[in-house]
Amino acid sequence: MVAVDAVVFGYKEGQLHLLLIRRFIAPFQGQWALPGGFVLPNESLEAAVERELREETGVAINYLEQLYTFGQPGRDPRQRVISVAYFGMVNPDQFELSASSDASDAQWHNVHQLPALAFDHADIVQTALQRLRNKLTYEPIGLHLLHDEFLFSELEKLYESILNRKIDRRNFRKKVLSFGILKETQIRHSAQKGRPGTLFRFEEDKYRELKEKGFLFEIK
Amino acid sequence: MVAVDAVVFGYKEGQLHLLLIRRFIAPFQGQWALPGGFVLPNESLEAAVERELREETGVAINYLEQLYTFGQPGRDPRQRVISVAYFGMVNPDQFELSASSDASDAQWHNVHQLPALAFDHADIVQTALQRLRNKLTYEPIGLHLLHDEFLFSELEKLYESILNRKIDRRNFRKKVLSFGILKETQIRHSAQKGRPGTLFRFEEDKYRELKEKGFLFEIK
DNA sequence: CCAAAAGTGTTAGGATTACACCCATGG
DNA sequence: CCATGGGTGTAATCCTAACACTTTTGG
Repeated sequence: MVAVDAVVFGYKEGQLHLLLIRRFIAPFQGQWALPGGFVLPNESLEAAVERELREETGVAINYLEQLYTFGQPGRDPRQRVISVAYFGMVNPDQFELSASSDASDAQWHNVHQLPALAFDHADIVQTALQRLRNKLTYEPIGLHLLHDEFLFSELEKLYESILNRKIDRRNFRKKVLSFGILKETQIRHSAQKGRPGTLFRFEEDKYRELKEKGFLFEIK
Repeated sequence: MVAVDAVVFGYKEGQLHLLLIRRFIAPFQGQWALPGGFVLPNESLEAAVERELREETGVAINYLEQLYTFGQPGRDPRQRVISVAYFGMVNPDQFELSASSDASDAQWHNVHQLPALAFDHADIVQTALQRLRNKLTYEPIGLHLLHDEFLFSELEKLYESILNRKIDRRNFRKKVLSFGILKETQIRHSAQKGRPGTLFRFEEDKYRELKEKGFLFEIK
């Protein structure tokens, strides 16, 4: 039997969050788990992930890639299940949808305060976190966690909070802008206090084009 | 149904080679394919790969990691098969074993002159090649393709041939030696002509230790 | 003694890091 | 006018890239 599981990250209140659902049925009844389920005949793996996410959480995904396949015998106490885990991110504009949600009980959890998870889902989450932290340094995927228009300080705080270290504001801005994949808008935005900042927009097409040509994104 | 497939690289005669088997049965009868097969109940994915390699090629693997899971409906014309592909390397000391080999017809093929492959195996090979080329630059995995003791020039040629570009001999040696993961032996070795060179040995334990501490291997 | 491969050091340019003050706004 | 966060430049250091001649061996 083949299943898919989705590790979906969101970023809110300056912290990385993970989308979990509460299990209604045994095994691990009442525990939190990753959204996911069995792959239907004739359904691609990606379609299965998207379907399960829609059904279980109502979240529309913004970025999705395959993470790793977990196949240890015994990882599901009922029967042999091989699970293809995916790694996803949602833009916070979709947040409301899932916070409320339908029958199945889906919630965002701060990654630093996760409850006990069903099956080997804690391992899967660890694998995803490593992937996220690595990938942040060589692909601009962090941008999928922000709104379409964002302040530079938001991007910076996102990196600081996920990589868990201080980043020099000036050097970071210089570096990221030098890549030419962000477009400055004419809009200023003040976040309550202080001087309003410039909003930027990620030019994904431009990034893909540059990447084709051998350009490398890199944050040390 | 879940299968595993193995993309196993070997390096000989200055060229990267791929381990293929010839299919005896339909579909794709008579065509070349990756070693692999169905996962048995209660068998881990890694164990399945190792078993299939043993049975089909007699090769003992030196390095193995999961590559990607291919699950498009229709990739196997008979029935739905999801295949977890692995990526492996063998040390050329094991070469003889498989060159002759048992009943099933296993052979090394130069990656630049591959025959038509069964199923979607050509895609799997492309994915593996990309992974190899990337990984070569940030992990010292290329060393698994060489003998336990090797000349610096062999390592250099390996990089040149896989990355397909010239490498400056002096800078490369300086850089790699600066990592402190190679040990110079007292042995000199002459490759037919010219001045004999020093043999080096990869200190894998040391590498792991350094990696723990945050050290990064990197070849530009 | 010739051909082949090994071994080695220096310098210029580019990238990275460290670092502190002024600006615009809201209350 | 003050607190808060936004915006900016320079200098020192480190890393990278480019580059050519000498050494050792076998035939």
